[in-house]
Amino acid sequence: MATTFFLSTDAPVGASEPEPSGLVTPTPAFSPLYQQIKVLILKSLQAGEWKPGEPIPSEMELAARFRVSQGTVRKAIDELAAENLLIRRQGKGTFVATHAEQHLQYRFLRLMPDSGDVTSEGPAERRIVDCKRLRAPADIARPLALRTGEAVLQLRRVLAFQGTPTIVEDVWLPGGPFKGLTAERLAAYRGPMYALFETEFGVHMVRAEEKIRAVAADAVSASLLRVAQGEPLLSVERVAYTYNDVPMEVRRGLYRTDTHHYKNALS
Amino acid sequence: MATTFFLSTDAPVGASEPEPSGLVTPTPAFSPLYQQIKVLILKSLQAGEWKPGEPIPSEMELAARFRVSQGTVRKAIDELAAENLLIRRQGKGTFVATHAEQHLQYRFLRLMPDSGDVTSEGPAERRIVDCKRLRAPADIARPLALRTGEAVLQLRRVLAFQGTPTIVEDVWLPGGPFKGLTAERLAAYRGPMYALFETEFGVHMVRAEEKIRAVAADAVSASLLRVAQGEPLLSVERVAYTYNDVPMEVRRGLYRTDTHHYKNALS
DNA sequence: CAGTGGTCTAGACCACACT
DNA sequence: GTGTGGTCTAGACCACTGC
Repeated sequence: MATTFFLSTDAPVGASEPEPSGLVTPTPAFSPLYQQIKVLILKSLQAGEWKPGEPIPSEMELAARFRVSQGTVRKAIDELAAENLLIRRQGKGTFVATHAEQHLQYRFLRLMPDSGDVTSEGPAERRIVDCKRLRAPADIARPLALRTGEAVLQLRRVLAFQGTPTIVEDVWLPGGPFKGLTAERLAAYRGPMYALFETEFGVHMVRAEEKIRAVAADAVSASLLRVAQGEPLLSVERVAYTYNDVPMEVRRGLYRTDTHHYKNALS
Repeated sequence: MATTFFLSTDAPVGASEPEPSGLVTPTPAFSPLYQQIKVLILKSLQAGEWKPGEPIPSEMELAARFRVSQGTVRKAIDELAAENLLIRRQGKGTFVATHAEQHLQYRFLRLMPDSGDVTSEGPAERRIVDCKRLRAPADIARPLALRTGEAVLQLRRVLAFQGTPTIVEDVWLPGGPFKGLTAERLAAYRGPMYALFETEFGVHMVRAEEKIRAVAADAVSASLLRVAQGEPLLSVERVAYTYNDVPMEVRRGLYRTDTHHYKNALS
């Protein structure tokens, strides 16, 4: 493998001169070479040419493929690594980021125990409460870039830490990419949900945006989280995106924050 | 100005050879040259050699000063710019970041109106409720790296958007660096509080960490924010740091989130 | 126009991982 | 040892700003 390159960017067969690439800015806006390379790498990632966890070709190989210097692909990779799409490992290679790895396991979960760190309380116990197929209401369809009424999957689950139910969340997924997802498959899977999305559905979540509010517990949430109705809870509304800012998940979580807090770094 | 360099890093007077710098890794851990340059620039920033808003010397000048190539100082500056300590402006120079600028004005305020953006509701109305000098209780002293009982300033203020009081926050500052801060000076100042800290006290906040919880409004907060007692509010505990991770502020804010939300990006 | 940061190249050498 | 990413250099040229 890895010898059959995709076509559109390959140089003409007889090309021999290491001329500074056949990539040229069309006309209006100036775009540096390394940005164009970045887009090409992104396309390969999106097309699944290299899967999460796998190594991408070495800098030298990519430089040869794109007919640019190593420094130029280096800069492209640097940016992709800064965006957490790629991971560089000195002496080994550059790898496609994945949620299946120990270190990046709960990259998007910002709830921390008030004392101690994440590891101190062990893995969360997960319970799938519900999983059904339905027509997307307008407020779910819009952020998923679907039309109202298109098929979506909705699932609800509860996460407990050391026996205390702490998070209840509803997740909405577009029906197409996630066709075949069931409560059973979710329950059977060991590891983060986003890792399952990668391995079973080829969907890698790259980034997300959250809107956070304080709300009063309604009857259902209160009973699931075993708190009094009206108790303050953290409401976390997330939209998660794959490559190229394609939205792939809407999630609304309610967090108990009596023994945990949402941690955020500003800079 | 800008011809008198600081001493410890200047090369010996008679040096003529452009040898690859006099900076050498002491012994145990390997530290690349550009990291050492980064530390030196950081020291100059901390020492106030260049003030917020001012330009730092050009890459060429710094390269000459440190006896390294332009590419090496470039990489150092790149990292500092990525950390929002410096701002690069093509054709103009590299500048020390400041909270006094329009674009970076409310860099640390993540509360957004549910509809529209920050600019749509105009500037917040600010009201200083209280400002007093007191001995630091243990839970304030610790994060400020002070001893319990040392002098701190505490101030409380209310921020209102379009007439609706939305944020009430208590701020604690170390008494030393902020000696002379009064409610009057705060009230008189136009612009963000962190901009005042820079110009009046030479303290530039570089980063911060926040712990977010949902809490019920107590009597005092409820009346200040004009909500019912027990209403859910977002509690935001912030510790803010200057250069070199020196803590300089503890802040506890209570946010109404009925028309606003706390926005966060995950990646 | 000169000066700034930004891009691109080419080559040398270093640190690290595997085998 | 070989191959990977990481550092450092030197020089050329480009894009942007302001005089």
